Amino acid sequence: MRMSTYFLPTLKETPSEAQIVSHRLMLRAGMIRQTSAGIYAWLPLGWKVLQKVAQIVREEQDRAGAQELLMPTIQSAELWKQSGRYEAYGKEMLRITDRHDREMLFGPTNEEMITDIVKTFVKSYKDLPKNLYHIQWKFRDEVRPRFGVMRGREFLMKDNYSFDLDAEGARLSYRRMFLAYLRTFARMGIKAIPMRADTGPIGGDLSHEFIILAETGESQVFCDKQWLELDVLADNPDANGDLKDFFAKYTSVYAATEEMHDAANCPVPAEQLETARGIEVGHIFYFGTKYSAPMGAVVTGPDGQPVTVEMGSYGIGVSRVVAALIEASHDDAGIIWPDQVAPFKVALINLKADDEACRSTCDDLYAKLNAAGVEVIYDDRNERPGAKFADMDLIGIPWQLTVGPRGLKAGTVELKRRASGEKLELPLEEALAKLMG
RNA sequence: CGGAGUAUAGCUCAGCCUGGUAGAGCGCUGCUUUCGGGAGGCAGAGGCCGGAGGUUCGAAUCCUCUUACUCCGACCA
Repeated sequence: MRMSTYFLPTLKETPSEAQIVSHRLMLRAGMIRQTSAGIYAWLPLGWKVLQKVAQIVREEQDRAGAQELLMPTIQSAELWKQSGRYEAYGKEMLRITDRHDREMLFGPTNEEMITDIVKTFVKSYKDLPKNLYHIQWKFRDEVRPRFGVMRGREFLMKDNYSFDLDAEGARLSYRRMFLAYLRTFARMGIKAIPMRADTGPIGGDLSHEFIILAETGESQVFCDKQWLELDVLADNPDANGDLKDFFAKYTSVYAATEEMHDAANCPVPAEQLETARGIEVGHIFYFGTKYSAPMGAVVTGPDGQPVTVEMGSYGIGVSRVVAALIEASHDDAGIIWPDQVAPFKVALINLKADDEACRSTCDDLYAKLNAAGVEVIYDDRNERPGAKFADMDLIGIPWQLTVGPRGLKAGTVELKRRASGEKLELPLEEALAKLMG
């Protein structure tokens, strides 16, 4: 992508409404534009990152055996009356009326809808288990939206729902999702720690919140320092097994949110306890027949008798993850994207756009990187070097490849690693090989 | 939902107290400078001062209402 044509409205100054660093940087980096309180347009750069995050979520869901579908944003109130949540949900639910005066709503979640779909088609125990997910916009009419997309009213969420014949099966589904979540966040280059959670209005007896540690997190969390060492990708447990050992291992290491933490009875000695701020990016629940029973999601069991299906639901705040990633990875100059979710891998900077040697070298590098499938954003604008460096630091591209007249005379270009600030003067071919490797 | 604020140029803000026909910096356009971490110079475009009503000879400024947004709290799958 050439910056001369890219829609990337970066800001030098910080808009006054932004309080936390991710919100400030997302606005300054031209990722989002607020259109109403808690509602945002995702501009090209932000949308690109959002899709990268969603894609990792998707791959890990698929890997864990979940199947993607897509349910609508607008739902009928009828389903919610069946589950009893139409009244229970309160003002957070955005209720709307269509031209025929039918009661509709903008979905805050999809338990009712998915249960309705599944019960229509799933009639036999042979059809189970099933695990279905979608990545869709949700709306919750928060009284007080804040912190940009971290706590917006409209947000992108991956939510999935497991359906099993019995509690044992449902618990296996839960463990599979537990693993999928650990893998998902690990692949994004961040540490998300599962913490035993209050099951709240959803009910059920098995629930974990996945928390990313970041200084600006909304809540206080406590965990055993061992967590910082655990690496689920290295452990790589067998996803087709029963996952009991794995689950036991990862739930035995202490981790608790403020509400669940009891300082007086904490099993972890003080010197081994990490106290930090955390951002909730995922939440998983096993809740049995809470929805299947009132909505009649019943299958015929092996003995010919009806069985109410056991359910769980699992959410990841995809748009919130984008903000959380920034909270967890930035510096004074701007965002530092982990490689896996970076909107581009390489920032190609032409320091002197009207210099023929610089221009032809950059055009050539750009073509070669593109041909090799490397995502590159090419600053071919006629701007001053300082402005170019500042923009690239701000938008956090992992590698900056700088081409200037001074280096070209010596046959070298500069390769900078955004995260460490480390700079290398390399012969052109060597830099190219490093980026393509 | 309680409390507190803000609304003036694309952005950050001044002007309001003490009414007299709208300002700065950044950004934007053109020229210049030939430029390795948001440089400098010259010229320029851009605002019915959130909206409605009122007071007044005259309102960005004073009064009333209204809308939007922000902050603190409560709330928060």
